[in-house]
Amino acid sequence: MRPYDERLEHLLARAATVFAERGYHPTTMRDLAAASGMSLAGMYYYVRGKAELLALIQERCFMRVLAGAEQALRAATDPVERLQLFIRHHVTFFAANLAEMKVLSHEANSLAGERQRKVNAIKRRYVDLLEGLLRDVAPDESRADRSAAAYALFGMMNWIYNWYDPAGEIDPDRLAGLIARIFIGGFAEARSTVQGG
Amino acid sequence: MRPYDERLEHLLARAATVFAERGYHPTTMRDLAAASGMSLAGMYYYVRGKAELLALIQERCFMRVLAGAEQALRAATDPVERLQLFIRHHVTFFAANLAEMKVLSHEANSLAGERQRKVNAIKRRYVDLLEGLLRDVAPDESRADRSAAAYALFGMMNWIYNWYDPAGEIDPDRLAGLIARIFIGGFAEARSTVQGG
DNA sequence: CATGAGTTCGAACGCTTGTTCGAATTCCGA
DNA sequence: TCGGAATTCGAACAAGCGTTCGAACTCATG
Repeated sequence: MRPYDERLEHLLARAATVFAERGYHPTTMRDLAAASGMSLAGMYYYVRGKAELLALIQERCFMRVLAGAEQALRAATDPVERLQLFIRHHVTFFAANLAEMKVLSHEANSLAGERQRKVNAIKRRYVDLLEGLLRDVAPDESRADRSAAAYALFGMMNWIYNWYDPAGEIDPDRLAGLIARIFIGGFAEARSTVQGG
Repeated sequence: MRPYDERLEHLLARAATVFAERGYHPTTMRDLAAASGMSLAGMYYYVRGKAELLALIQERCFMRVLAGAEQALRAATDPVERLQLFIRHHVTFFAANLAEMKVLSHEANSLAGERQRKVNAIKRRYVDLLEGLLRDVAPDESRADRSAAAYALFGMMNWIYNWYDPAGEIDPDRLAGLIARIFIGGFAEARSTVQGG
């Protein structure tokens, strides 16, 4: 990896943690300079500005979740099992990338124009993926209910950044299992035998 | 109601909708002046500053949810029924007060110092209330799992502001029923076989 | 009409913000 | 060792921010 790319990566990673801690808007470019070890002006050699920093963080992270989910789903064909895999992947990825995922969840409306549109396009694909899984799991359910259920599930999973403590007594796998149990038990109920994995 | 109180109420209501639409930090006092019909300086006759505006919105709204929940719970003694009442109240209140509740959920960390502490104290009471209900519903569950489940439920319910459209085809009551079904079906019932306890 | 408390607001202040720019420095192949 | 490209950064800028202040206005009451 070229030194240039390494430094950009470093900047993005530091920026993600600062955005996560302090929020995108209150964070100043001077904060990011201090956190990344660069000078204020130096960052502009790597990035067009503050908004591009946020956009890059969100796009890259979201693409990784999407790709990771698609790959995880290849491990099964049974609908309930696939839904379980989706949940497990999302939750463990969230826990393993807390800063980026918090920025993705909490700053979903902090971008504007073309940048916002680009991230929303990835989000659309990701939501569609889940809604497809729900269709296979609960085909009798109305479209509106399935859609609402999808957002309810995202709510359970994305709310994590508000309370989850990685150093606490509940590990990501267990949390994923709990959420999967709640959702599948309550929504996909009595359609297939469920087992934690 | 005295004209003074009426105007303060008006200011708080308008501020809540602007904070909800644009976010607390990007919103300027000039935005709030325009939205409330007051002059920039005029608002300072009613409020100490921007932070106090947010604090008042959050405190008042949170106290109303808490009181409303406590009252709603008086209608039943059966644990599962009480949990259902809690969920129904939270969701319908959320839908009926979208702006304030979005500000409460999304700007939970936008206050500092004493103001933050004051709101967090109400939140503590509200979370305790739900955890108590979960204790009655699932006494075998570990404390950590119950706590995580409580936050999962809050996630489903509070995430609403990210997607719920009051003009859409799903009404608040139906949404409350769906969320209650998911959570109660997955957490409170089917206590028997599933691993992870 | 005169009074004074209650209320409004134009104008300004001091500060912080994101961004820019050109000079200085570092890097590296020849 | 040299020279040009890549990289760094101190310093400054214009714009926008929250807040303040005192003068002006409103209006019920004497």
